[in-house]
Amino acid sequence: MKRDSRLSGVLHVLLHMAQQPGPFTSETLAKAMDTNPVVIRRIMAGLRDLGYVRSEKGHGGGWTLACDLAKVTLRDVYIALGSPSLLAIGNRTEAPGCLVEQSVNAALDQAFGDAQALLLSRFGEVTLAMLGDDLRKRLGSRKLQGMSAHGA
Amino acid sequence: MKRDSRLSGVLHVLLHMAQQPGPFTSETLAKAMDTNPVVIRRIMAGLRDLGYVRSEKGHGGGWTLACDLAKVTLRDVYIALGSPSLLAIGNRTEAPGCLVEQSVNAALDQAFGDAQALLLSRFGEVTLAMLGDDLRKRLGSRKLQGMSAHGA
DNA sequence: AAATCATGTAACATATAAAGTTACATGAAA
DNA sequence: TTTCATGTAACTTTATATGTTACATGATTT
Repeated sequence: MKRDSRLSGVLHVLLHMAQQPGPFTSETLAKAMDTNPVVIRRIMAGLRDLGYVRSEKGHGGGWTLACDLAKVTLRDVYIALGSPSLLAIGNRTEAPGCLVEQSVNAALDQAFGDAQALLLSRFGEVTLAMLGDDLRKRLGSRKLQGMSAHGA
Repeated sequence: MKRDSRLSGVLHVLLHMAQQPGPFTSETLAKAMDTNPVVIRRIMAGLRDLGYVRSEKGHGGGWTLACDLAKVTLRDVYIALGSPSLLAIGNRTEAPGCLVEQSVNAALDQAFGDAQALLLSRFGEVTLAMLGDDLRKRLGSRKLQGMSAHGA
């Protein structure tokens, strides 16, 4: 199955935005992400609706951060994306009449639930500000070598 | 993304087989699972290769359990399926040159790794025998009402 | 007011992987 | 030798993320 990378993508965008004042057009961000502007608008829509970012039309428009990075966690961002399913495996059918299926589902659901809860919990422990700090560290050691954020 | 239900499916098959002596043809199992015989053969192939089940051709042939159910865990079955990916979400790109992406990936990978490890650990704690016990309990309470394993 | 710029969004195309299906080869039992 | 059952390749279908095109909406500049 193809893995959903929207969370990774939108975090990437947010971190880029945190490095310098905005606003940023979808086209600019798309270039940095090597993707299409429409994809940017798509993954940002939920964040905008929840007020984490703002978008402006017209000249000088684009995307702007509108939240305290220290107060927004990866969990918040994940939820803004619509809480897409976290697990690649699941039960064959829901609401099975077959007792065998019920036994199997009960066992698997327990494990699935634990894993999902753990993931969400971990996401909740990491703020965008922490990601920014980590990035600054990496940038710091690169700067000594005169390289940019996108340098190879 | 479409969820991979092969683990759920193959466990369902094994539990059905544990309820009565075999052998079972792929067609019989497929009917109980409401799917295609080829799908059964496909998900059983790994188990056969690892010796958990046997398959025989010709008249009176079919699938037979060939392991101690108390010694095979959901983890073993999962591995027999080829250890398909557990998570539906992932990083945008691997081996990114972009430092921003490195920061994002580092944060996410930590959480992903923890969740995968937890899932595998939980799988390792559950044996097929335990699933069978659970099923027998469910069957027991149904029998009092004169219903079969597939009764609605 | 008109031209330009940028988002918003629908519609369609592409890519990937699971699941389902068909066809046929292989081999065992009646 | 016929029948049955697995083994497997090849193809189709389905679902979903991702990519793309087209155009409407609205803000800014001239």
